[in-house]
Amino acid sequence: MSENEIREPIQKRSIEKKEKIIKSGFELICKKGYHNTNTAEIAKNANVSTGIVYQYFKDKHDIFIAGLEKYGDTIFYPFPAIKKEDFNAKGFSDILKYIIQTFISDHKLSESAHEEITAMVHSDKDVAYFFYKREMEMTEKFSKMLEENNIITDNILEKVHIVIGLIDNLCHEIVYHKHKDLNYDVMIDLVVENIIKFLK
Amino acid sequence: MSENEIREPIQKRSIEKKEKIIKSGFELICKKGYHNTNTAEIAKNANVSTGIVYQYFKDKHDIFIAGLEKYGDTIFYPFPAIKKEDFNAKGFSDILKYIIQTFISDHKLSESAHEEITAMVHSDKDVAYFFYKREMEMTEKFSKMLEENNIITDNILEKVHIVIGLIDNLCHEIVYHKHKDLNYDVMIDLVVENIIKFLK
Amino acid sequence: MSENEIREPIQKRSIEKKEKIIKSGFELICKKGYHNTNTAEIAKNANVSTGIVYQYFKDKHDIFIAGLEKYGDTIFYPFPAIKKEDFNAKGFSDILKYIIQTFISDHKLSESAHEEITAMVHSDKDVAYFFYKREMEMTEKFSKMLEENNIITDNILEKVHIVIGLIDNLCHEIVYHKHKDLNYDVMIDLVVENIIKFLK
Amino acid sequence: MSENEIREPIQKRSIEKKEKIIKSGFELICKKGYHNTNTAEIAKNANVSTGIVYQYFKDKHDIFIAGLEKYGDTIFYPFPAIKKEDFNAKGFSDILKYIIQTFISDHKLSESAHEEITAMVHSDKDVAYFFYKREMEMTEKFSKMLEENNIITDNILEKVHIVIGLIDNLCHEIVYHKHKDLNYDVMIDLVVENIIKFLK
DNA sequence: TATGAATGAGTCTTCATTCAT
DNA sequence: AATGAATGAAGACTCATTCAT
Repeated sequence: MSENEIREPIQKRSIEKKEKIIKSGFELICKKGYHNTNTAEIAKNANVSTGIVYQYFKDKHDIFIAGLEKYGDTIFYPFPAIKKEDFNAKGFSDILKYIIQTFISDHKLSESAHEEITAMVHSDKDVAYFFYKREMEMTEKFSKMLEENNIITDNILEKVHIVIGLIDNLCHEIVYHKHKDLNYDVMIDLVVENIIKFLK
Repeated sequence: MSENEIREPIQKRSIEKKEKIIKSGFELICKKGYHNTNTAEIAKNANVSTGIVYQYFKDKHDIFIAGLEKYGDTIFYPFPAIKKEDFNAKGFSDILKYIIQTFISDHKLSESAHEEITAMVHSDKDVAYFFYKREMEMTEKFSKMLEENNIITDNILEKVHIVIGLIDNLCHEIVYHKHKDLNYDVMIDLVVENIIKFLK
Repeated sequence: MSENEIREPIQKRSIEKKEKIIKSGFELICKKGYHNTNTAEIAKNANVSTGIVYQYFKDKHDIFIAGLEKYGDTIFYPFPAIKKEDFNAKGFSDILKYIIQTFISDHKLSESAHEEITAMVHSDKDVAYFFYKREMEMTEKFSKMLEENNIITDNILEKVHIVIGLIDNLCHEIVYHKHKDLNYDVMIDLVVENIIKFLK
Repeated sequence: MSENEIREPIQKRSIEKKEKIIKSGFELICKKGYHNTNTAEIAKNANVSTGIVYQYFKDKHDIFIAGLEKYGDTIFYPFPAIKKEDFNAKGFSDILKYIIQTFISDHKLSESAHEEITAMVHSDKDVAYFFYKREMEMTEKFSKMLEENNIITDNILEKVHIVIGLIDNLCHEIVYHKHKDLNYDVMIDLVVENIIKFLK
C-alpha cells in the first residue's frame, strides 16, 4: 500500500539520529555477526525506536552496508598516506614496518568483525563491491608509492597484490594470535625482508 | 525430558543416507551460507525427511561440523604427499608449482565455502578447533619437506607460515577471480620466485 | 545470543492485551489441558498474533503460571472472609454451610481446571509452590477462625487439614457430579455434622 | 491403505511381549507423565521394537488404558478383603487403621502417578470410566462391610463416600508428605476417631 | 512376526518489518 | 517525526505412526 519512501534527513537532529543508527548497527554487527544481531538491539543501542529505523533505511541489510561504507575505510586496508620525503627520510624497510603497524592497530579496532564480514563477499553483492573498491584503492596507493620511488617497474599489479597479501596475513596472525609458537617480532622482520628481496 | 538419542546407522543403506545428509547439508551451507540454509532444504536436498535428519544429528550445527570433518580435509589446505625422490627429480620450483596446482584444483571444488566457513572460526569453537588441527598438520608436512631437503633451517615455523599464506592467497585469487586485471600465469611465477628467494 | 527481553506493558491497551492473553491462555489450558493447548490457539483465542505473546511472556509455561497466580485464588480454596460478629450471629453450622457454598460456586467457575492443574504439582515447581502458598493461607485463615471462637484448641493443624479435605472432597463431588446416586443435600448435612462432632 | 488390524496374540511368547509393553509403558507413564513419555522409550524399556508396539496396540493411548485396567486395581483404592471374623476379632478402630495402612503402602508404589492420571479423568473418557468403575467397587465393598457389622444403616452411599474421601486424603498427605508441620500419627488417630464418631 | 528406519504434520519460538497512535 | 506495539511467516526440532525389509 504505502510507498514506504526512505527519507533523507535534512534537519541536524535527524542526521545525527541516522548516524547513530549506522554506528550502533555496524558496531553490533561487527561484534556479534550479522545474523546474531537483530534490529531491536540496533535501535535500542542507538537510543531510537524500532520504527524510526525503517524511515532511514530500507532494511537491516541497508544499515550494514551504510556502516561498511562509512567505517569500512578505517577497518579494512587502512593504508597510511606516505609522502616522498617520508620515504627518503626513512628508507623502504622502515616504511614497510610503519605500514604493518598501521594495519595491525586498525585491525585491532575490529577484531572479530573482519572475517565474518569478509565472508559475506560471497553471498552479498554490496559487500563484494565494497571490498572490490577498497582493494583497488589500496593497490593503487601502494603501486603509486612504489613507482614513485622506482622500487617496482614491471608486473606492478601482480607484485603489489602479492605484497599486500603478505602484510594482511601477517596482521591477521598477530591480531587473532592463533599460534602461540610463532615469534611475531621475527615474523615482522621476515615479512619485511621477503618483500624487499621480492621487489628488488 | 526425553533423551533424544542419536543413532549411529548400522545398515548399509542407512550409512549411505547419513552420508547423503552430510554431503548435501555441507554443500548447501557452503554454497548459501550457514544461516541461509535451513534443515528442510538440507533434508529435501538429500531426498530425505526432516525427521530422519534428527536421528543422525543432534542439530543443524552438528551436520555442518560433520561435513567439515569429512570434506574439510580436501578443501582446506589439501597438502599433497611429496616424497624425497619426487623432490630430487623435479626441483623445488616444480614442487611448489605442483602444490599450488593441487591447492587450486581443490579450492575449485568448494568455491564459496572457504571464507564463509573460515569466518565461523570466531563464533564457533568446533570450527576453530578444526582449523587449528588442519593448520598444524599442514605446517608440519610442509616443514618436514623443507627440512628434509635442507631448504630451511632457522625460524622454520614462521617461514612456513608465511609461505603457506602466500600460496593460499594466490589460490584464492585465482579461484574467486576477483581482479580481472591480474595475469595469473605471471602471478604463479612471481609467487614461486618469491618463495625461493625468501627461503634461500 | 539475543536477550529476548520480556516487556512489561505500560499503556492501558497493552495491559488489557496482556490480561487477555493470560485469561484466554489459562482458560484454554484449564479446559483442554496444558499439553493439548498450543500457543497459536492461545493467541487466536485472545485475538492476538503469536508474536505478541512472546513479548509479554517468556514461554507457554509462563502464561500458565501467570494465569494460576491471577485466577488461582478464586478457584483453589476460595476461603471467604468471616468476621467474629458473623460467627456469633449465625452459629458454626451455618458458617460451615456458607463456606461450602462459596467453595462450590467458585469451583464451578473452572470445572475441569482443578485436577489437571493439581496434577502438575508433581512435575512443575512453580505449580507446586503456588499450591503450597495457597494451602498455607487457607489453613491459617481457617485455624484463626476456629481458634477465635474457641472451637478448637489442640492438634489444630491436623484437624484443620482434615476438615478442609472433607469440604474439598464434597465440593469436587458436587461440581463434577460423578455419582448420580448420591443425594447432595444429605451429603452437605452429613459433612457439616461430621465436622461439628469432630471438633467438639 | 492397509487395514492395520490389531492382533490378539495367541502364542505364549507373544502374550509375554504384549504384557511387557503394557507394564513398561504404564510404569513410564506413571513415573514421568503421559505427555512426557514417548513410544520409543516404551518400546525400548520393553526390549521390543517400535514397530511391534503397533501390532498389539492401536496407539499410545491404548497402551496406557491397558495398563490402567491391568495395574490400576492395586494402585487406586486397593481395598483389602476383610472377613466378618476379622472384624469381630479386632474391632472397628483397628480395622480402619489396617485399611489405612493398606492404602498408604499401595499409594507408595506409584507416588507421582496418582494425580497425573487422576487428572486425565477430565480429558479422557476411558480414564473417567475406569475411575468410575473403581470407585463403585470400592464403595460397595466398604458399604457391605459396614452393613454386615451394623455400623451403618441410613444414607449409606453418602456416608461411605465421605469416609473414603477422608481416608484417601490422609494417605495422599502421608505419601506426598507435603506439610512437614503435620504429625502423621496424630492425624491417623484423628481420622479414625472422626470416622467412628461420624458413623455412630 | 519382528525390526528399526523413515515420515511429516505439528509445536514452540524468533525477528524483520509494518502500523496505529 | 517518532514511538513501540503488533504482525505473521519462517525456522529448528519432536514424535506418534507407518513401511520396507
